[in-house]
Amino acid sequence: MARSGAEPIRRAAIVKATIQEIGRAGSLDVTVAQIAARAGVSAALAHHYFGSKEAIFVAAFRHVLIVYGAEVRGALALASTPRERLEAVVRASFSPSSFRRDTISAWLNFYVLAQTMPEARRLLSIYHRRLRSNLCHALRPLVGARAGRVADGIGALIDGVYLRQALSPAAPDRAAATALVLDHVSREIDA
Amino acid sequence: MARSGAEPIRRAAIVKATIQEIGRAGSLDVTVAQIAARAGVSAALAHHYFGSKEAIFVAAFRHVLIVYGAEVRGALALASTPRERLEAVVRASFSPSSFRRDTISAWLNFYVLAQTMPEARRLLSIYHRRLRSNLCHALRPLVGARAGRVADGIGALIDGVYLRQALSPAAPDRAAATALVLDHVSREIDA
DNA sequence: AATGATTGATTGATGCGTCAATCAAGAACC
DNA sequence: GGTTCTTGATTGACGCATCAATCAATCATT
Repeated sequence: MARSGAEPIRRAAIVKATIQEIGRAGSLDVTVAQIAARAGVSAALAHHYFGSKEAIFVAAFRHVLIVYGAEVRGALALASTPRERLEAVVRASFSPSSFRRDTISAWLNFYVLAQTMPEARRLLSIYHRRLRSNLCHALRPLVGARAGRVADGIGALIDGVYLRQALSPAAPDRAAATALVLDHVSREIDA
Repeated sequence: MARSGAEPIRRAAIVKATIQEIGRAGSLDVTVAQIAARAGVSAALAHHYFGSKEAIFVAAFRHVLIVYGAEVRGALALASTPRERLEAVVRASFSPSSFRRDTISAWLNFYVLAQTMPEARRLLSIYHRRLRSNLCHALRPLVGARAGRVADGIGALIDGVYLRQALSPAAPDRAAATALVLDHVSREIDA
């Protein structure tokens, strides 16, 4: 079965399998063989398309960021007031496509990966800057010069909720997570 | 007996070396040989005392929790009002003995370990329960029934600050971290 | 036939855990 | 006070398993 144009399908399957496998294992201790098996291909093919295990991880990470970025952009497009923009960013952070068991576990492990792999760190830094920029933009009209500090608090809180969800045996509760962060936001801007 | 009483010294050295080595590597991908070398002993001796690599990790984790627990207890002993107790818990979380580069990195990696190792998960759950209990006890007189939710927010924020510090190339800034969390606390209880 | 897709087999490296052997500091005994 | 016995401390070497990466061969499509 050497269908022409299989490459993008295979790549996508391998990326998806990587996230699922990291989620299942709860760590980066997954073999290329396991990833490939879940994607329905051989380990050799994974190497053929990505070149190395590191590259597979980076591609998976990038995919998570792309999905999240799209979610944020979509939500922001519907917001008109600063307050709505704030809500949009927070809600996007806990959207069904991102706040999922395997993706949450992958996030946590990408934080670890970022400590070792410059490319992973770079990607994570980009995410941080984007988030901070989005939050600051929405916060400036509401809290003025405090925007920077408030954005840092919101960012840390979102990350913390993710971290704790990774440990919890319970299924992710989007509503509760969103409410917790939005409550914090309210208190920061209403005072 | 040869060099009577070497065991506790060796155990402590190996535990300390484990934390440092995890901090250096930024991941759990450290070999027993590396840990042992840093501790100034052979890999075989580490196995002799701990039995397995997993057990070494657990001992290191337990040590981090013990140090942190002592810090909290010490700070709480000096506090008399609920407000002071809150501050004590937060300040202890960012005390110099816990909010250090290698320990922060170890924390992050223990979160990952907890996803795989039941014993690590158990220890982390104990820490979470203790923190929540301490916070709730101090919060109840201040915010009544909201104590539980407020404690969850503070806990997530502390974890988030740790997570972000793990990624930051800058040296840990205790003052800034403490201020950020205490500011959040103020807004939660003053409203 | 040519080209891309795909894989099984292989390899080289790495690391955990084990084991037999050695070392050194006391204890027991004369 | 010296000799021998005992026992914990300590290690080097190695077996065994695992895994990333490579390669040559096969298969399907055009």
